[in-house]
Amino acid sequence: MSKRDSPIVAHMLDALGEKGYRDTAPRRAIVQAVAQTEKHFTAEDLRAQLPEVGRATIYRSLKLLLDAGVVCRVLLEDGNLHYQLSHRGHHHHLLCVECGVSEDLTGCDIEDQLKTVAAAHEFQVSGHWLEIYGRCLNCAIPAAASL
Amino acid sequence: MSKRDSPIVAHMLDALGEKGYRDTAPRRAIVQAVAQTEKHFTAEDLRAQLPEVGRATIYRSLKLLLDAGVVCRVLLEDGNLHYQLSHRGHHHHLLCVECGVSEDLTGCDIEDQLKTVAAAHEFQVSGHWLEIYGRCLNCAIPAAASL
DNA sequence: TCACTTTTAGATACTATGTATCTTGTAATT
DNA sequence: AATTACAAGATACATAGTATCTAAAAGTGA
Repeated sequence: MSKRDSPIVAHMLDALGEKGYRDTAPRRAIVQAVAQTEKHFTAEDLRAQLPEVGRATIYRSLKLLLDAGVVCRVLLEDGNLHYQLSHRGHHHHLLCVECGVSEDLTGCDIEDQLKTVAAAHEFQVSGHWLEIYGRCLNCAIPAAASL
Repeated sequence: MSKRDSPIVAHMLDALGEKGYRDTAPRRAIVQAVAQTEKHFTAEDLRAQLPEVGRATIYRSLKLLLDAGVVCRVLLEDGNLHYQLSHRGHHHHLLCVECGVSEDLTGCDIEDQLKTVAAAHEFQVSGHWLEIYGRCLNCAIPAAASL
């Protein structure tokens, strides 16, 4: 892990290291590209940014980053799955349908509510997936103004 | 719409008709197959069941059924999207990770809670996607017994 | 530092899921 | 029954991802 790496890049490389994955040039390139990307992206987006990295390596590395918890998947409203830089651990997204920006929602307090609802169906909850769609502050204001 | 159709099949064909889609033999076959399927399924599952129907027709018809609201998509825990017979309108699923059975959760009362949380982020909510994973009654009991 | 072992990269082929296009067939309509 | 619009099926293409194989590079210990 080089001293010139940004904290976020360093953290991502550390996370890979903790999982026993080696520190290689293609992985650094991918990690740096991911760290610089503010919106959600697809594997092919990454590939366009990193033409020198092989396709399989991109897909494999994304899987490792998912596994290490530094990248997560976001479900778009149309059902497409994209990737995104992630906080570790369980969280949800506020996803702007205009600009694609996403905010993380940590502190998921719907768990209890889900358990209550599910109990009524005699269902034992082990997990959930929640995405929230709408407009961020920047996108909501112009939309309101043009009405 | 034939008198021999089950109520569910009849309802599905009606829904297609209301959208202006024609009543054709392949669509009937697909609708009947979907109506008989209790779990979520993929387009390829359907295709295996209906080898006489063209591949493109299966995919196209699924899209129509989605559009007509009689079929919905379910997000599996691994990120795969499957199809499933659906209630019309907004609802969520309790998805059994053991047997794949899913129960619909109508009456989505998390809406208000989401709006409150999102307001704190200055985010204007327009929709959400929620899947709940766990074990149904049948699958939870054997699991508990074997501990 | 060199040799050794293990992991990784890249190329490539393959699978899964879906869309676009084009020609022929068929429902609905007159 | 003739017309017309829509749908079916074949096929090619697009997108997302996995599997396999060989070569290269990373980590390890002498």
